[in-house]
Amino acid sequence: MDISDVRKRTGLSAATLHHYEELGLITTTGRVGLHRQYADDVVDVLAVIALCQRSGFSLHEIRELLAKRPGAEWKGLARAKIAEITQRINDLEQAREGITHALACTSPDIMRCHHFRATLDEVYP
Amino acid sequence: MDISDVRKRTGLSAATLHHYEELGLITTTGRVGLHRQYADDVVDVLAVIALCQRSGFSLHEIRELLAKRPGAEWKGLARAKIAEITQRINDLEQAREGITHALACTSPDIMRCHHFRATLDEVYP
DNA sequence: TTGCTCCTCACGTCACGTGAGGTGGC
DNA sequence: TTGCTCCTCACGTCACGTGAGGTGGC
Repeated sequence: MDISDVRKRTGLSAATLHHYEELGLITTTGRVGLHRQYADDVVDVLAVIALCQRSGFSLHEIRELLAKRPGAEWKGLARAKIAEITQRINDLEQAREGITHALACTSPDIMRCHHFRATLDEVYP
Repeated sequence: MDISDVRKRTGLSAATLHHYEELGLITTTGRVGLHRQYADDVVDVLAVIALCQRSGFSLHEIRELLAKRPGAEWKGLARAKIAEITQRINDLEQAREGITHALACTSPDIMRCHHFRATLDEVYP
């Protein structure tokens, strides 16, 4: 696969792919001229990277995870991340509720709305 | 309020508060010696900032939002963000499902698990 | 007087984006 | 031969964190 094929399949930029290669997350099978060539399964690796990034893993953490697979060690990291994800979903739902109310609110200034202020109090009690 | 009071109430670092001040998100009421002093309602502003950050607004966007309030203009931005938040919640739930399954999976290598690969296919179809 | 937290630069980090100038395949 | 995308630096961006060296209130 050429880099343009990978870009089309994933929507990732050349800079992103270069960056992942530099960090050792993906590899090339070689070059044709100066142009990088990739194995077909690079898309699977990129999908794992995307999935893990959404979960809040840093690229360095993802490198560790990929290296530890298929060992048992990464399961500890995974369990910790599930709790983090749940927390972040709760945060997002709280934020969405705050904005939704602010839109529906009839107060001239949201900062004077009791419902909105109640949401703020949850942020910094 | 002293900066240490603000730090205790919010858990934010001095560097963060300096950064917000530099961007014009918060202001001081003056100084005692070199030490910054804050009005009580700075905590409300910081709560709004935290809420908006969780929603995916950049600090520059938040500055615009705070400036436009209580005008009607910010409502357009808010509506767009609600859709984004919903998307990100879906992403997180997908990621959580992927990890949860990977933990429960009996396959020696997750990359060989059909259920996990089905999740990857959703990332880059 | 002794700590303590505060202060101001300045540079580092993370995950890339963005030109600047140049090479190679179709 | 003409474009086109690719290439390699190098520097920029965003939201801070982290010393380094110094000042001021309690």
